[in-house]
Amino acid sequence: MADAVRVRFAPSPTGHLHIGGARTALFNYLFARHNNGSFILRIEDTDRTRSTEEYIGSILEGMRWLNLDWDEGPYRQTDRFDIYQRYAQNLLKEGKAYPCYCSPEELEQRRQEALAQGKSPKYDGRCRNLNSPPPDRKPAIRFMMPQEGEIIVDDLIHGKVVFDNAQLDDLIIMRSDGTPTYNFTVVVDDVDMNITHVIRGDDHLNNTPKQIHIYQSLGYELPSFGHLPMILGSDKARLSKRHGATSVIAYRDMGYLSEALVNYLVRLGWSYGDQEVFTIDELIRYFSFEHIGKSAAVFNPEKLLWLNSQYIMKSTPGELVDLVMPFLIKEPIINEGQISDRVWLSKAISTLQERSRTLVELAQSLTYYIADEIEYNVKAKEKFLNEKYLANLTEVKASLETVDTFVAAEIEKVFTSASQKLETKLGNIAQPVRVAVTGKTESPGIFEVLEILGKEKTLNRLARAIHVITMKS
RNA sequence: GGUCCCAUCGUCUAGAGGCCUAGGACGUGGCCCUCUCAAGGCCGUAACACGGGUUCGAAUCCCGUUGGGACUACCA
Repeated sequence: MADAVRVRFAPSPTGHLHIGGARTALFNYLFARHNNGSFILRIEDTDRTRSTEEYIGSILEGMRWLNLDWDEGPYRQTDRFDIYQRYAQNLLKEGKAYPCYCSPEELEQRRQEALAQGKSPKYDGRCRNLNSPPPDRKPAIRFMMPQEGEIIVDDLIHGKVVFDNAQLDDLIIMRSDGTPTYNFTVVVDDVDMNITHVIRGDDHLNNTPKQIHIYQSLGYELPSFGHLPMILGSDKARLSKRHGATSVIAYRDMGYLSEALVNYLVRLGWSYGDQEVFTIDELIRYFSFEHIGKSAAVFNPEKLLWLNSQYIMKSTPGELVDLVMPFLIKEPIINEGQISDRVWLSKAISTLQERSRTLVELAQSLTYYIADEIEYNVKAKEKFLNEKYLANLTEVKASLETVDTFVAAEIEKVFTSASQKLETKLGNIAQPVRVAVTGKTESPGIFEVLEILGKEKTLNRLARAIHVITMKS
């Protein structure tokens, strides 16, 4: 099993788990599972000023919600400083890295000058062969990049990409405060953790040649690289807060199912013929790099919403009871601890499944089933709770009072005969009743609604509606 | 500025030289169903960025142009 697949997702805890990161994690996960390999989670928190514990927690929460279970970790780079230190000292000893005494301020100034003159803001290598180091400064450590020749990145998605070594900078691998930097820690960790495939965003393609040189200096074999295309906002700019919600947790709170988000994310850049909806097992089975596109994808909330509605329809009412419960409590439509009858709630939910695109919508629609009193939508009330429909409501109420088995089929009979007796279309009876019991002009089939509501609530609401009309006139 | 990546309907994509008068999905328009709203069904709408090659033949291969993106930090 020496060549067992080992991949990793390595987020930086400088923000919540966002859409782009989640997709990178997902592709790593699918690749690992497809190959019976290992999926490793590593927190890249070497930037101590921007990393927070809160974000680490949030990222893990997002990963768990998406069901992207990892096999190892989370490792934290801040726990591994001694390892980087050791590798850096070795490079120093072997003359493959050197101390640099330039201060950040000096460096920044030279950068600006170079930029102003239209030159490349590359480090000039002035500390490469320093004879007399300034005594009072703590140096950073720079990696000695080859200055000529070219290097080829053989990418799983992009194929061979050629870079000119002269273009590469002597990058800092250890800061003057002794902490390591990104391009160094990734390599050390990927070596140390036996990562076989580095699957990450396109934005890292330019870093790859530098990292390859570090691998080679360290004397290690290269992993395979695969650079995923980016996710863009509607204006084709990199996806950010400006485009609306970007954190995975925000989608959970907006009532999306994690399976729907996963399904949506995977289709951003990956395809399997014409198939749009996949189970996670199918994704694992079908996943392959051959079907990953090269171009960036625009995040489209409309399609995500559609997928979510598909998943809500596919779910069983029983599953939805559990999923919608937190939203019912949050609204609040029911009080925490107030245990509703699950069977009854399932039945109510089953009427709403194909009418709810999110769990939030589902919870809100459930209100008129659960609440003691409903609120009338102003327009609905004006249009249907008036003199014109009074006789219809009164007739239906009177007939319903005589129904013993209060089920949809029996209720329908009442409506049909009322329609004949009053010589009016069914709609002229159903709509005012609908407003009377739900407060709105849209709802599931009225017979079903009344059955679920039960005889008592139905009659009470009809009575109230009749009362409202009578008072008005 | 330099380096690198990318380029099919508004959006996600199928397409690996002839199967393409370019297919599917979201959206959107119309119709059907119908107690409302949905769901569902049917029918539309809409794309190979541009210019050169290569080839009997190009959305597919090559070059250039244009456009977009990424990187260019003692961030990751």
